[in-house]
Amino acid sequence: MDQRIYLLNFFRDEGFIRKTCKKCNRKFWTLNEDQEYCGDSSCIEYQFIGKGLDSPLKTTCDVRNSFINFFAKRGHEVVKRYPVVARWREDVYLVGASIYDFQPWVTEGITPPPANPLVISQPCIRLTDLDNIGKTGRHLSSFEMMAHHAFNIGGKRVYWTEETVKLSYEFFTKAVKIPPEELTYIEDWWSGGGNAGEDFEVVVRGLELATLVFMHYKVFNSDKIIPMKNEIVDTGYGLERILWLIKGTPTVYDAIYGKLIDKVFNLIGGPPLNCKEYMALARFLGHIDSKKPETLREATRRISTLLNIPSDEVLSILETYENIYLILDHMKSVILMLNDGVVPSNAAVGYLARLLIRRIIRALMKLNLRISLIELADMVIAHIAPDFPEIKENEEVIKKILNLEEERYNKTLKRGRLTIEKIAYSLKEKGIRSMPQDTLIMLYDSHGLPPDYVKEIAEKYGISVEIPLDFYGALAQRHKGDKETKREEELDRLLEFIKDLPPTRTLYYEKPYDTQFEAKILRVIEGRYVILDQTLFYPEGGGAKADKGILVSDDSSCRVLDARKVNNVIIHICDSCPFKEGQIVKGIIDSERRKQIMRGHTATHVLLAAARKILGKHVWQAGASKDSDKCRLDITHFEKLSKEEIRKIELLANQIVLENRRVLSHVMLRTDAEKKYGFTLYQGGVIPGRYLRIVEVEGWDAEACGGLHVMHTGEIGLIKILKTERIQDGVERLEFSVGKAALEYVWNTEEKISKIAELLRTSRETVVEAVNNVVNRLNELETEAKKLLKARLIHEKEVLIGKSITVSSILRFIGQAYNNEDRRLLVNLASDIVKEHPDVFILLLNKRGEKLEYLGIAGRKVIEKGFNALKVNETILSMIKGKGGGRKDFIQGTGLYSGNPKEIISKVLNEIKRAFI
RNA sequence: GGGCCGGUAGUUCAGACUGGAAGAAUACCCGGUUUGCACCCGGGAGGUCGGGGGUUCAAGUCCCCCCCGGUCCA
Repeated sequence: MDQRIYLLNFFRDEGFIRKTCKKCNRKFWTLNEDQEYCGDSSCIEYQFIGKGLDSPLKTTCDVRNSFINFFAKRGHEVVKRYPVVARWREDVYLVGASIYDFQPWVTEGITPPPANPLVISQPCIRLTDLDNIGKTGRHLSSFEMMAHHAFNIGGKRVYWTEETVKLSYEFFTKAVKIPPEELTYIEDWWSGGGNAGEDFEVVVRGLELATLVFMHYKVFNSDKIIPMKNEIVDTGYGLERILWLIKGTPTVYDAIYGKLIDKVFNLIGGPPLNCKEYMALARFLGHIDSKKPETLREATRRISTLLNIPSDEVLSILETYENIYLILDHMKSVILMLNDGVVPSNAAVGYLARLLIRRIIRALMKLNLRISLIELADMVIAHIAPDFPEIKENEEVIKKILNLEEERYNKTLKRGRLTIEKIAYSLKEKGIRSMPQDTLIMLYDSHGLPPDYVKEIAEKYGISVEIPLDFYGALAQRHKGDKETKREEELDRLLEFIKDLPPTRTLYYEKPYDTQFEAKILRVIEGRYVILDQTLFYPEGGGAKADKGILVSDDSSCRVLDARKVNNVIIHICDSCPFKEGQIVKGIIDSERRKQIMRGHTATHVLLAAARKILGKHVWQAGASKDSDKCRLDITHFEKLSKEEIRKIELLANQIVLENRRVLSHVMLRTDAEKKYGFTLYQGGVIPGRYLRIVEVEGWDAEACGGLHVMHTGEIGLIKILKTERIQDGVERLEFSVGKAALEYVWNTEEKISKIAELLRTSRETVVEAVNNVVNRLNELETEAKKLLKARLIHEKEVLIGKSITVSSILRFIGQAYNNEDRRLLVNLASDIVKEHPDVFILLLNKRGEKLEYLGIAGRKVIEKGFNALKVNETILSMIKGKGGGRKDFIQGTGLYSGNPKEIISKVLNEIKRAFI
């Protein structure tokens, strides 16, 4: 940290004084000589509640416009907001700050910024402080970060500390009209997204309005920092905070949602407190931190004294406000996410959307507010539409998704209710009167049942539930053992051998239709990894499989099985390599295979765009793979594709093929490409670098893609969707074939029908009727067979009973030997007999070649008289070489026996006679 | 991507810990009673225990793999 960076000429010229906060010990700058505290909300109470500013800015739109205009007038280019889903990054799901838009490509200096300096108002989503939302009066899950950025990169100097602070000072005093003596600049340190730097927090009346970061360090392993050449001005002005200060409302939610909050309160019969009371207690909210329960207790105590209301009543009042704020706050975030194409799911960013949706539903339940998510969404959309007009376009899809999620959660809760009831019942049976903590955690973890819901239900059944304060901590503990995902890269060890080699020339981009080339062998590793100076072999990447083929010289050759790109060097994986380094060889690729993969790759783009047209703009590629016979495209979508939808997509895609559109590929600066095509470019995942290779199906689709494509869509031939499946919630997989492979699929299908027709001795035209007949006939026969079997069972039963030998007044014995009978049939037979004749012990033998199976069942009365079938077991096992077991009323076993089974029966009979007479 | 829970009759689920005869309720069919309907009584039918492999004399139950659904976490 460099202390000097805080000492600005600007402060000196304006008469600012540097002081130290009496509470937090941080240094701060102010014009006010008497100021003792830095003014952060943790050091002083809010000073602006009930005392708004006399500012010309009245709405969120006013604040945003004034900010943008202010900086535009001072040389900043206006940049349109980025989506809230950070598709250009692989380290985060959501945009949490304006600088996220430019990390890592711009901040690393890899690609130039879209403008410099620039001004932007970026909606951000942060889910790190969910538990504080609605409680503290200031936490939001989504907010707009207004920012001016200057990138002092590559020798270009825009502006740095002095200008940044001056601009902020002028914005606050001139545009927002904050009296200069109320502005405090606190010296602080900021770090995030792999970068760090000194910063000023701009604080007014206890509220932090902006952070001005001077980013010029890189962060490694989360603690080690090293200076970097680039100096980046990263500012963040909280749009909602500024509006809050201006309005002086009790909470930031009141400032944002205003009348909408009254409207929601009216649905539950009005707010629990009047305006004046609420205003009075609001300043205590700033100190609450859900992670520190004592802060809540303290605030409750003070409010209780202030309003003369018992503490538990205060708590319930606060909870009502909290839930109202939460549903509006969360709904706005969900709408922003869905609007930018998030599909709720059990995985990845979709899960975050689902989490928020479920929190809204829970809050509605707690408020006993019976409105649907659609109704709530309607209200919120109407309120934020002036800020985000594009939402109107997606409104239908957003509502449809919300409705599906609501139905789904209701199902989960209903199912959960049964589970809880069962658990409560079984606990009660065991005489346990309270719910073990493990069970509580299990119910949440495995069944998604929040502890307060469990409490509500279980207590109706007389099981007390205590929710531990650190519930979510205990949960984390349970997940601690989860493995970190790791991937093994076979080729990583080759890095060492190739680090001195130049990048391989990529002939496949230059001449994608060539099939032969000459190249020099640069290196051979372990006799099978071959590196050439140039190659036509396309390495595996972008979901496409690598080319196969051969390398030949005058007197020898080898097969290329696979090709991989490591850094910029392409490694050919061969079966063996007979060549020497320095030798010139000829490479020939399997051109049929290559063409099929090219067709598949272009078809993937065509299909994706078709799916977006048919299903909606929420459809994004979630993965893809292309092989010569079959391709896969995974897309995000909220429900199972219907047959009609699949047909429509297939038809539209083939339409584009028939139109024989041109397929163009060109390399562009990342920022230019983003400007021209938008973020739908990023379908195939993150592609690093300053330049993007754009593949454009003319007038239809443009994506950043490194793959090889055909030059006209007509070359694809038929696109045939083979099947679709749900690979996870919110992700559908389309399996399809193209060109010759599609034809082969059709052939195959035809062949199957022919085969069926042949087997049924009918024609292909009447095959369906024929199958139908066969199935019907089969059912009839099955019924018939069952009848016969039953008749036989009844008959056999009578035969056996007729053969019963009365051993004593309380015991009859039946012994019978069979050949190759079904074991289960015999068990049924025997069990039926003893059910009807409880005085019978029945022994059935079943000969299967060398083996003899046996089973014996004793009736109820026989057992009551002390009979033990296990004794019979011993007798039999002494005669045969085998094993067996069972219970005293049921035995079975098997073994090798070559003698006459009747001998076993008579021996057993004799034993029983001896014991029972 | 990882963890956890689940998949048994048309439906809702027991049975699984500790291997030994596949069950209950409900709906269904037939009969009886009653009859405006319901109820009630008796009987009947309904199952590849998600799939595959393994262990075992014996697997719904134990082990392994896979499929499907749910859920939590990153």
